[in-house]
Amino acid sequence: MLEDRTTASPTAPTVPSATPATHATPAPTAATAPGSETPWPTAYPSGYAVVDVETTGLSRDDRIISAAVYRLDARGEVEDHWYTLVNPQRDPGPVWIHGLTSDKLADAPLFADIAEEFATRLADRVLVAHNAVFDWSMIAREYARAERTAPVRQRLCTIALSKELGLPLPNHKLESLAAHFGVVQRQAHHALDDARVLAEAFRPSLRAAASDGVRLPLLECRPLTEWSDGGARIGRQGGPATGSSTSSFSAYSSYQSGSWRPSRKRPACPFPNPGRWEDGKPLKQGMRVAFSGDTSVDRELLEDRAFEAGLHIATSVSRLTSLLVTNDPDSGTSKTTKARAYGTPVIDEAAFGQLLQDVAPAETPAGTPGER
DNA sequence: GAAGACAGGGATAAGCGCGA
DNA sequence: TCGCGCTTATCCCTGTCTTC
Repeated sequence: MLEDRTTASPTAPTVPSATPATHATPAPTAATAPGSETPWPTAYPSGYAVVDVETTGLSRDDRIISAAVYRLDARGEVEDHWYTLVNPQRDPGPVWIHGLTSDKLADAPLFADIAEEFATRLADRVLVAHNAVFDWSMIAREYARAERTAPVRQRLCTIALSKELGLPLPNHKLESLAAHFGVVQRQAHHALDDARVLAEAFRPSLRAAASDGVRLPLLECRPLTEWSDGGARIGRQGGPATGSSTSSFSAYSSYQSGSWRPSRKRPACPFPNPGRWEDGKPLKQGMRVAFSGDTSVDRELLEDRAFEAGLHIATSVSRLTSLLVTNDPDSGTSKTTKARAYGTPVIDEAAFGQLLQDVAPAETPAGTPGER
């Protein structure tokens, strides 16, 4: 259904009028898949689900009101697409943006009603979205409300991919990415058209990445239930092996139970800094850990887990920083740049998660077991 | 217009070493 | 002990960027 940007587009998709009914349309089969002669990295995913959702707002308690999915094969060719409205059971939010009024959504299915079909569209594919952390968060929360789990294990943000490719964009808005690849937006902020535009822009991006040998910025997606339970799980296991039950730790642990919490200050780490982390060795309590860039687990929860394990959360990198955690060490952020300058060890989120499971106790002076 | 996340930069505080 | 200078961490504000 996607137009080939190299040709006229008499078959360009018609953005459907808002209708409560969901629909799925198989894509025409390409006689010769363009780019099929290109050697393809074997490590690349076998399929993608390009997703766009419209929501009642941007907050954690906002709801999805429409969703669209373009399923693509390994090389970015469209297999089919799907679109649905969703009744959010509340006011639709910024109608002047998405145009979906309460009347239009009144007869739409609830998210729980479309969760199964949505899951079918997402299953066993990498979720692709523009500013993917936003779409993924919304989707994950909807599934959590429906007491289900979204069948998504990895996501790919097209903003991150365009940065990896070094595309000469004036900014990283979807419209700029579309314009770069000559993709015409017909109805911005309509989930189906935005997903179509993104799918069209993603295909050449994917091919460019494949031909240039660029790694794809894939991030792990964890169900909301795991996000909520993770920090507490570490605490229940005893977390820091010794001396971890300081008053601040206890107060903090009890405070952080539950799924979503407001932002707040974290108590100071009670352990001295044992120095830098060394490859092949465990983390030690008191190590100063800094984070940079997007993470698959909610950043605050990731920091909570580190704190509960007895690590110090640093907001910047210095010579004393024990470790920098980032999924994109080549991102060029101030933290990664400083870490490189200081020779600070850098690991990715997955490796950090492994290390968190076995944090060595702090080396406290004799007779002063980590109490404050 | 609002929300959220991130980064950068300036101001400030704290820690440390050194010398008087 | 005190003052000084340096380094580092932290806080706060601002700007950027995305989304709706």
